[in-house]
Amino acid sequence: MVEQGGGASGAGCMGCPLRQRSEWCVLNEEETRFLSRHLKKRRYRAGETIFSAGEPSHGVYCVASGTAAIRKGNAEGNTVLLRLAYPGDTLGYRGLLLGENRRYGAEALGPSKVCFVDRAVVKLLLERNPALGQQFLRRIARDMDEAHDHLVRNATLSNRDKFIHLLRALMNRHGRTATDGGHFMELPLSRRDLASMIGARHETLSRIIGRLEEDGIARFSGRTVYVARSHWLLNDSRPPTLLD
Amino acid sequence: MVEQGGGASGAGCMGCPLRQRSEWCVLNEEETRFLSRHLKKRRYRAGETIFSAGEPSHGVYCVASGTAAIRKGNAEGNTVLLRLAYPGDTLGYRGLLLGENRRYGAEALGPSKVCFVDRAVVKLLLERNPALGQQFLRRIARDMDEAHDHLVRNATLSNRDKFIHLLRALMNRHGRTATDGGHFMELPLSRRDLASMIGARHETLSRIIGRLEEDGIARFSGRTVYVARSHWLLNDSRPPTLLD
DNA sequence: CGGGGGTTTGAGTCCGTTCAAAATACGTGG
DNA sequence: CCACGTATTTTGAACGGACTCAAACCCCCG
Repeated sequence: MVEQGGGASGAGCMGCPLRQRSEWCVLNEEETRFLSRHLKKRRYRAGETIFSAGEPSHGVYCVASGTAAIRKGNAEGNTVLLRLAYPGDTLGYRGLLLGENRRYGAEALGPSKVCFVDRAVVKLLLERNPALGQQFLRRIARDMDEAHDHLVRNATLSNRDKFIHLLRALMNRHGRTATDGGHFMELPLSRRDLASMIGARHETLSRIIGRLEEDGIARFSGRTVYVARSHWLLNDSRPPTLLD
Repeated sequence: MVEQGGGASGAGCMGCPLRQRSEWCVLNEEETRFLSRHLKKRRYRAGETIFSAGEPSHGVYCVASGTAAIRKGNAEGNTVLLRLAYPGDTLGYRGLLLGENRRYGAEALGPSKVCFVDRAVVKLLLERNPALGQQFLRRIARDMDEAHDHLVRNATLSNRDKFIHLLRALMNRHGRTATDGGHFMELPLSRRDLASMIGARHETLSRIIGRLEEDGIARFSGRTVYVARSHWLLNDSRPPTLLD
């Protein structure tokens, strides 16, 4: 019931619990049915690419389940993990708006389901319902703020502090509170990717993690992280910042 | 004729040569007159602040002449120069869209004229002319791309290369071609600000500049820079990238 | 059991920072 | 127009962080 899309079953986006949290929440019943009929839902396996930098923008992608990674490279071939996308997030609206080729790529981090909405469908809905445009405007404005925060952090923080910030952001999404009040989570990313998110080499990140353990800030074992309650709310700026 | 706004003279935005290059170009004659009647134009002296981080968003600002600097700080009080704004650029639409307080500040770098458009006026025009919303959508999408490019550069380039990139971007705006095919410009920023744009200390920038002179890449004298023709198109990624 | 990717660790080097002081440019008032 | 005080810029020396290159390690999968 949650998952369904292009074809067989009847609920479609209507029954999608994500609708409330996504840009599409402003569509009325009829529009939602229209969207439902015209989107294509696809499963992705871990590591599969959803779209790649350089290819033309044929539409937008809406994450239904799982986690997606947004990657962007520079001329020298270096690649950076810009951000993560979660269920409810709509990807690739920029290329569509500007009518340009994709400037970054997206890939599934684990088994995921992602809906594709064709350019024509988006265009039609945008014309029919101006509130949808407003939604995207608000969404992109938020993304913009996040990107700017990210820029400021990168310019002012040490790699260690950047990583702590990243940990906290990830914990907000992927973490659970332990019975003792500490927090733990399963990291959705490899160390390599974690490193690229803070603009450091993976060796450097490895050492940072080592230091964090020495200092008793956190414990790492494979992809599981544990942070003691006492080390959670201190140590960084106040608000438990969101992902970026 | 070019400059005028809230009051006395007649041309207003109608005659503004920037109208073609700004988001407001989609307004028809009547709408432009309306805009013209309701905006407040103000002169700013070098260093004067246009708006500051933390204050409520009462409207947007449109640069009519001069150059404005967008500054953003973090919790620790460090401040970063995010980007520059030039005639035709509209500032502060984000806070307005999201109904939030300003998350960054803007200040005039030299004597400038900036028009203020009240929130109510923007809202009215947005409702009357949906194309205006489209314009802002495209504009913010571009800003987004720039911000992401900036992020990737910061994560992958050395300070030296970041500065070279910045130099080239500034040269595109402020530079002139010399008779010998070289390029020169008057830097619009202090070294301190230049340093903050690439996330480095001003001492570091000073040394980078020194090395650039040693290597014969460029010559610096006060705020004037000269780059020889032979060193212009090489040395960096291909496209003479734009400001960000 | 043998890859192969991801991760850790090590040694050496370079880059960038910090702190401090000198030098230069700049604006103001005399 | 010059003198002075202030802010910016440059330079120096020492330190520390982060990078490179390289090797060892580990874990998962075939």
